[in-house]
Amino acid sequence: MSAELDPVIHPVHRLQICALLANADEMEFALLRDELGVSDSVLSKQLKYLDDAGYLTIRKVPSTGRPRSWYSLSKDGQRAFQKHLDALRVIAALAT
Amino acid sequence: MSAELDPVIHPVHRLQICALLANADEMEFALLRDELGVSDSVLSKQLKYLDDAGYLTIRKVPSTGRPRSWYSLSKDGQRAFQKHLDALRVIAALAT
DNA sequence: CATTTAACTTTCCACATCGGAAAGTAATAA
DNA sequence: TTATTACTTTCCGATGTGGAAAGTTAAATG
Repeated sequence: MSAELDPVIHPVHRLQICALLANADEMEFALLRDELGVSDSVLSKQLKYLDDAGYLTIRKVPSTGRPRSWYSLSKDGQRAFQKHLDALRVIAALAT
Repeated sequence: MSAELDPVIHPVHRLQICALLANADEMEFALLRDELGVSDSVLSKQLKYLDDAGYLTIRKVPSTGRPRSWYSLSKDGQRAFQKHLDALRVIAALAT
């Protein structure tokens, strides 16, 4: 029935990250962290999880101190997220 | 942003159970188990989790051997599931 | 070159959850 | 009393969780 729900995306924080990035193109660490309301370490770990799956593109921009990272969904990430949404729609019988 | 995703409902198997019950009114154990493709013990535990949250109504019907249980969403369960779907729609910007 | 600062990242920890196998329980029938 | 059916609970190892604290890294500054 739902072999399609993506376990990389489904957990709440990662779903939120993907949703934010899908709507925003690019976001930086601090904003993501504040939107999710989690600690640095938690966000970092979830971003790594998504990145390891190949779902992120990270652009580093020079800044005061260490460069800042801007996060966005990679092509794969976008595809996976759309597929996940499709699966949610099927499962939940959500109207498209 | 999404204080609304219900942790009782969100995990995949429980989401599937709720979705099935929301569409079917009433289902029995064996069918739920087969639809989810999980073992008896897994289904039993997830049903208990939902029941403990007050999200289920269980109707026992006499049958060969032990009575069979028919599972459905309680009023609370229906409300919670709808709220969860609303939250998903917001998060994912799913069209309603 | 050493130090500071900013921006993460990793480690550590204790705890929650996961799924499946196996064992247990309950209700009825034979 | 035993068998059958329908779950339920226990056991298990594996995985995931979040947050605090410690570590790393890149660039700027003294």
